[in-house]
Amino acid sequence: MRSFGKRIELIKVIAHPVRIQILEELTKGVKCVSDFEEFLEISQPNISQHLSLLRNHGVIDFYIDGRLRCYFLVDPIIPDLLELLKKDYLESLPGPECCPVTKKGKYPGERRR
Amino acid sequence: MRSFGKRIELIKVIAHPVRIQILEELTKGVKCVSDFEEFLEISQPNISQHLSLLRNHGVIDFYIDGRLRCYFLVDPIIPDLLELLKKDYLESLPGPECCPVTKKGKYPGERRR
DNA sequence: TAAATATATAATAATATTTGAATATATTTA
DNA sequence: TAAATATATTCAAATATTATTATATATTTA
Repeated sequence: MRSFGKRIELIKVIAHPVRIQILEELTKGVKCVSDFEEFLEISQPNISQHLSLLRNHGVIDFYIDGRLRCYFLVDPIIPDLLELLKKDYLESLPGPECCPVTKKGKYPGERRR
Repeated sequence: MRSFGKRIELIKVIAHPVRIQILEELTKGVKCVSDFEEFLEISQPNISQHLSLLRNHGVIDFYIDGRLRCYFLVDPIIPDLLELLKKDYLESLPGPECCPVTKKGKYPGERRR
């Protein structure tokens, strides 16, 4: 299990459009680097760099198949996180009750937004 | 509703230890800036900067109470996200089935990790 | 109305992230 | 074994994020 601090680091690593795309693909199954080259519009070295970053943070792993590297998901938080990113939220959270709500919020006068 | 791209931006904004602490506190209720000063070990201007960033991304909002600014959560994804960050995951995801699993994975020879 | 309080803004410096270009490595095929 | 293929590594440049310092603004209190 990751510590809370490591979890924060983890989502920081994940919060990048290319890396999210990579992870989305990996939820569907194993992929090697040249598979990613087909739909990611970035250079091969850049793909490798993103994969290394994810690897170094224990998000993904790979096995070697001839000259291919076959990547797959390892961290079980990923599917949940991706699902959350797609979840529908129709409403904002309910606003706070009226005054005084903060510790120091004892001032007279109107509360304004 | 945020677009998927905006959601990625959102988690990027949230993925910072101070901002996570701020959001954790706000799930418990409204807080003004000087409330945050009590437990965040950073300068007041820096707190304001983090609050502005969250505000600019629609994560939080505030109302004005005298000379206080009372901040509160707006984006409903936040409680879910914070819960996810604390969730226990005991196992890694199951590894992939054996060879050949990638589109190009038709090479002979042993598969190695 | 002057001083005090609560908070924000702006400018800058320090640091981290991201990409691009060139090159290296390992494996397979001819 | 040389060439081709698949991928990684390294370094530098470009860009973005973060924290620091100084200062500004709005409101309240004396």
